[in-house]
Amino acid sequence: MPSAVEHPWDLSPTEAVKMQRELRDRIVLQPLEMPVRRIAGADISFNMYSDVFFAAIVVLDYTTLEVIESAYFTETVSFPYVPGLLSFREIPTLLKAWQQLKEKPDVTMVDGHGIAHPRRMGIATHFGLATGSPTLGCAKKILSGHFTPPAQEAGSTSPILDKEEVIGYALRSKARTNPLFISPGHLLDLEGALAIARHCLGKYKLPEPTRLAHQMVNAYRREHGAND
DNA sequence: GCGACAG
DNA sequence: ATCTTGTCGC
Repeated sequence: MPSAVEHPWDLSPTEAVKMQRELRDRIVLQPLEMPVRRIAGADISFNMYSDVFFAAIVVLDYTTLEVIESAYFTETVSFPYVPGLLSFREIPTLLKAWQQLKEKPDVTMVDGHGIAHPRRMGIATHFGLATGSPTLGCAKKILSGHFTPPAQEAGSTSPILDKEEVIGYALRSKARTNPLFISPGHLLDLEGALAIARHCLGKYKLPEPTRLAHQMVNAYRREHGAND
């Protein structure tokens, strides 16, 4: 098992940017070695204007895309939302849910970007480094880089470019919907991330891991901290 | 200097 | 991110 990177999380935004520059050198982008048996979806939910977070990690069978197990955790967070520093706000809670899983997944799809980030340190990449496991990012909006809209047909893609470098793909998961933005996080490469995202598409716009994690974390929030 | 800006 | 049913359009 690859080494998980350990570091303090109680940082100021300025210190967080410095930390990202240090962590960047530890990113490993390579083809997945082993075939995927289980894939997880990771997501955070909270009530508007509240700092009480709810995290969920949902593990699915890669072949059937059916839920095998899920873990949850809730706590109050203090790091502010700053575009580019999302991982410092959401990962601590996600890690506490992750620790409760009986069996870790082979790869995890995180809500947000992987290397399609100004410093290549999106939440999916950071989560991969923190757990020492393969990850990819699936975001609904672009954060950095440029792309030309994919063709209208479902399954079409176009590269997300930062200068000359390809940092991810815009994927039209369904016809007549805005594209999703897929990028590798850690211990995975560009093509592998795209192949996995496509494999996980079902009847909806969002890939099953992300869609189910979002649905289940919202159910968890509503039956627990109903209010704040 | 100005606009953009994941969740 | 979150509040929310039906409704208009491709």
